[in-house]
Order: sequence, then C-alpha cells, then structure tokens
Amino acid sequence: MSTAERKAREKEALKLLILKGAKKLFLERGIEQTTIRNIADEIDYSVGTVYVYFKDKNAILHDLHSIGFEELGGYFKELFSIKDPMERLKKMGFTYIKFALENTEMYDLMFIVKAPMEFIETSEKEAWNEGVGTFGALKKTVEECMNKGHFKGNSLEPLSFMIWSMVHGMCSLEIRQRTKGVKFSNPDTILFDGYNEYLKIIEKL
Amino acid sequence: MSTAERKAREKEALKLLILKGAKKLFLERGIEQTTIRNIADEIDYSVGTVYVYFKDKNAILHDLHSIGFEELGGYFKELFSIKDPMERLKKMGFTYIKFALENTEMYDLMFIVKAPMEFIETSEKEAWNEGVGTFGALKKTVEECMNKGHFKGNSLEPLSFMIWSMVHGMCSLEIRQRTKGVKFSNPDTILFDGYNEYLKIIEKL
DNA sequence: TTATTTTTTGAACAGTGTTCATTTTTTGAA
DNA sequence: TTCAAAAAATGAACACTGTTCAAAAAATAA
Repeated sequence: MSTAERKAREKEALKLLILKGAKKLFLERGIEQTTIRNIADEIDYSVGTVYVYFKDKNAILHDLHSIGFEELGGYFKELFSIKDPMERLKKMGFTYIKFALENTEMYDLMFIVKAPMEFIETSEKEAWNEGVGTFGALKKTVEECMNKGHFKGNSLEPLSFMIWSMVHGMCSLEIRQRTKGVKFSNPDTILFDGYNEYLKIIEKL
Repeated sequence: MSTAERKAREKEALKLLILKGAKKLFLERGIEQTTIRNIADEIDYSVGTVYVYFKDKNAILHDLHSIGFEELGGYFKELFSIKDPMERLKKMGFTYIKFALENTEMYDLMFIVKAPMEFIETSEKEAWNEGVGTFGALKKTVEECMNKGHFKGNSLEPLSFMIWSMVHGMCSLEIRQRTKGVKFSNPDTILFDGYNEYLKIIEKL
C-alpha cells in the first residue's frame, strides 16, 4: 500500500472519530448543548483540527444525520421479508415510531433540525438522498397495497405523504414536548394508541 | 388615575413594545437570527431594559408563542358557526394548514421550537394552556362526530391525537424543509393534496 | 428644592462558531 | 542518517451570543 492510500485512510478514520465523539455528546447532553470545543476535547484534538475535516458545524450535523438514516435502515431491514404489503405497511409505521422513541436525538436531527437541510442547500450536494430513499420505500409499499386492491380512490404520492406525516407528526410532537404539554389520559402510550386508531381505519380500506 | 396605575400601564405597554419588535424581527429574519440586541435596537432601548421586562429569551419566545395561539384563534373563529361537526372537522384541518403556511415562523415557534415549553417547565406556570385549549377544540369536534355515528370503533382521544399529528406532520415537514428535500411531483400543493387523501378516507367513516 | 424611589443603561463576563498564522510532525530524496 | 519540503495539528484571536449588575439618569413626592 502506498503512503497516499494510508493517509487517505487515516483522514477518513479521523473524520469518523470526530463523528463518533459528536454522536456520543449528542446522546449525552443533546445537540444544542454540544459545541465544537466539546467535540474536540472529547477526542483529544484541537478545535482547529475539527475544521480541517469539516467545513462547519452544519457539515458535522449533516454527516451525523446520514448515520441516523443508516440506523433507521437497520430497523427497517426485517420489514422487507414481509410479503403481504398491507402487513408490511402496518409494521413500517410501528417500526418508524419505535426508532423515533428509541433514538430521539437522532430522529430530531434527521427530521426536525434545520442544519442538515441547510448543509445540502449550501453545498453542491444534489438532493436529500436519505429522505428520498426512505420515502421511496414507503411509497413502494403503498403502491403494492393499491395493486392488491387497497386504498381505492386514493392517489399514491399524496396518500404516502399523508401516512408519513401522521407518524412524523406523532413523533415530532412527542420529541418537541407538545404531548407532555397536553397531558393525555395515558401519556406513556399515546403514540401507539394514536397509531392503533390509524391501523383500525386502514384495515377497512 | 393614580401614578401607580399609570406606571403599571406603562410597564405593560413597554412589554408589548418589546414583543412587537421581537415579532417584527422574527418575521423579517427568522427566530434563530434574531438576538436580544437586535430587539433592543429595534425599539430604541438598551439590552438591559429588555431583561427588566423579561426573565430571559425563553420568556419572550413563550409570550410570542401565546400571541401565535391568539392569531390561530382568529383563524378558527369562523369554524364555530359550522353546525355539522363533520363539516367543521374537515374545515378545521384545512384552516390549521392554512395558518401554518401563512405564518410559518409563528407556527414553528408554537409547535416546533423548544423554548416555549422550556419556559413552562422552568417557571411556576401550571401547564401548556394554549395547546390544551386548541387540542380540546379538536377533541370536542371529533366527539360530536362520534355522537352522530361517525368513527365507529375508534377512541376519542387517540383518534383526535392522530388527526392533529397528521396535519402537524405535514406542516412541520414543510416548514423544516423535508418536503423540499423529497421533490414531490407537485411540491406546491402537496400539503393540500395530502390533506385531501385524508378527507377522502374519513368521508367513508 | 431635594431626598428617595424607579427606570434605564452599557460595560463586562463567559460562552459560541470560525479563521488562520504559527508550530509540530511526517515524509522521502540525498 | 540528515534535512528541506509537505502535511497536519494547533490555539490565540475575532466577532458574535445571552445574561448580569453597579452605576447613571429620570421620575416622584415631601
């Protein structure tokens, strides 16, 4: 192996080290409470070094948001073995909520925080591939449902968006403290209770 | 009128002046780009004065979020004249989305930004009255629908939460740039297209 | 007029993201 | 092994943030 190759690998390794340190601090104290200095301290490098490997804070947040989508992919993996599309669609929403509740800080970064989208805007990156791909998986499942005779009279893309919005709405209200504020009869299970109402409805469609 | 009375009125007026200045800047440049110094400059007072009238930035954000709910109340006003609860429920969601799209910065503050809820936590304020009241209006309408024989087999509170989540999900995905990322066939109308799919579904229930 | 109270001020503090001249380390030809 | 050139790492410095609080200014009322 050449020196150039090794250097490239070392550069990649340090980039991952920074991301790993950043993620650790995010989970420990939250995204907003984590500073570049914290991250540099965590991995025993100086602030300057962090800026050698990342253009700015948004770049770190974007890369971390991509890692979040990989983790969501892990949650989704088992879904693809489910042949019945309606069954898969139901489990997909359930899995989505489960991911959000078990990875609140990551979910926040992926779907609520502005930084990752700002990074995409201010860089030559073509699009939000992570979001496009995930929404595509939902759309494909809804399409299979329609091909089997479900959702008569509905349109694929808007219907898929509606379903995504519903699960995202529940998760984001929870994560941004709005369910806590409303004091439900059963606050600990309101997300899944709400999702069950949706299941009852689509079972008829 | 006594001096004390006048002073109390003047204090209230200055508080409102600060909020007015803050709102102006929020709409002009966004919440995150507005600083206490900006607000002080805008109304020709010093930073120190702002802190005499508000405990901290969260307190300003909370009061402004309350103003947002008053404005949402204005949008909702005409709904109460609609006698048919199903008709009212449909229009309510439509109005909610309209408000969010016409007042994105305010909607963000009311339902996404953490600060107003943090203020409630760290003060002797009992609860999120604004949210409780608004959700109560939805729940009441859903209840009337159920009393008229709709939504058979569903539970009031989780169903209402599901409906709220759906419209909030659409609005927050839009406001936090996630619809832009996903490049829909018809991005300009996707919120209302999505909402129409929901309408088609509940028409059968 | 003047002592007291109320209101306003803005410098100061500890923190933030970011930059970049300087130092340290690594490299590979002599 | 030596040592100039290249690469990597550094941290002080800059302009900004929210927040505090002693001091100054203004308003009050005796």
